[in-house]
Amino acid sequence: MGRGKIVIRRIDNSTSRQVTFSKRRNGIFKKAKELGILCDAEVGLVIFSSTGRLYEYASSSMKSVIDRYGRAKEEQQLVANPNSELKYEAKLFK
Amino acid sequence: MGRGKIVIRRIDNSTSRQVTFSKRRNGIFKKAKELGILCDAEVGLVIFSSTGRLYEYASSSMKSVIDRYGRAKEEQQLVANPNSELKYEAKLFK
DNA sequence: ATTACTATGTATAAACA
DNA sequence: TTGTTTATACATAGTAA
Repeated sequence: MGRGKIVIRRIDNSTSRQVTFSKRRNGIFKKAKELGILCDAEVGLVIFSSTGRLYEYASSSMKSVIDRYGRAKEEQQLVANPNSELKYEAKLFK
Repeated sequence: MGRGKIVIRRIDNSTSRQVTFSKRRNGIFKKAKELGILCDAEVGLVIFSSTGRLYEYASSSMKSVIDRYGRAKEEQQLVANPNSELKYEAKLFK
């Protein structure tokens, strides 16, 4: 999206990579905010730059998102493998 | 981006909201992937729809992202409040 | 490291299949 | 509802400051 079409591969030049990172990071954060508002969704976005710096956005709070994520993954586990909800002893004697 | 300009506020009509959610969710996931590749960044994106369904993307793994996030936040704490790295007892007698 | 410009590529709103 | 179409709005690559 710009003066020329680009191929999606790692940008070798570190200055260009940094500039692109800044621009696209702003863009994706904007998109994340819009999605949360327009669609009434809870959104959490974590980005570590190649230099290791953390950037984050959460429509609620990151703690809320991560906690909810953990609970949702547990539920997925239960759906995928219903027996796992039984305690170890219960399974032994099932 | 489309036939008409829109205001960023919750979409009342639930069918429209769902359609917009699908389209924009695809869009933001694509952006997240591109950012990770182009800029050599580690990216984690978690989205809960208004119906509570989880959608996720991580350039590495979500566990890696969340763990790294936790460590980065700890570091931020230490930078913001250097004394907190001292143990409680040490602080008492500082 | 940001910011500005702007031509061009992309995402998507609305409509409809 | 789930996918096309397409006109339009938006994001951004290249560049310079």
